[in-house]
Amino acid sequence: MPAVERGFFEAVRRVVEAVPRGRVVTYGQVAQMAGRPGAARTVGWALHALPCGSKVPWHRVINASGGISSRGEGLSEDIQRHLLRHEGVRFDALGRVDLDAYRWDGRRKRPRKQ
DNA sequence: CGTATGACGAGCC
DNA sequence: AGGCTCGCCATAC
Repeated sequence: MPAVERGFFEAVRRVVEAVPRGRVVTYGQVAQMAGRPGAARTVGWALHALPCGSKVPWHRVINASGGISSRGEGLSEDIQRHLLRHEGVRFDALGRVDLDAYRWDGRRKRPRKQ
């Protein structure tokens, strides 16, 4: 890993790459873990700029309401929901994730519930 | 270098 | 609880 931080973009990439399978984090959380509390919106921008074939698990990043943020057009939202469900993440009737159960705090590796 | 943009978030109604 | 407004912030132009 680089000795010096290139930019927020790279910091975000590293944080998201560390999110375990079957867990989720919020944009605001990523911003804080990347060292820029309050830059939640910028996290979304960084993920948007991510190359298509990237190995970064962008789908594990959701909003503070436990929902999938809209991107206007496109199916990426449906894809994201599908990928998460495929990892065992459950959605409620309103299509939202129980953050108390699946939120990754940066330490634990397993969800409290299932 | 100032303005616009966006996969957000907390607060208020 | 759900919807709206305003504030935040790194990039893009």
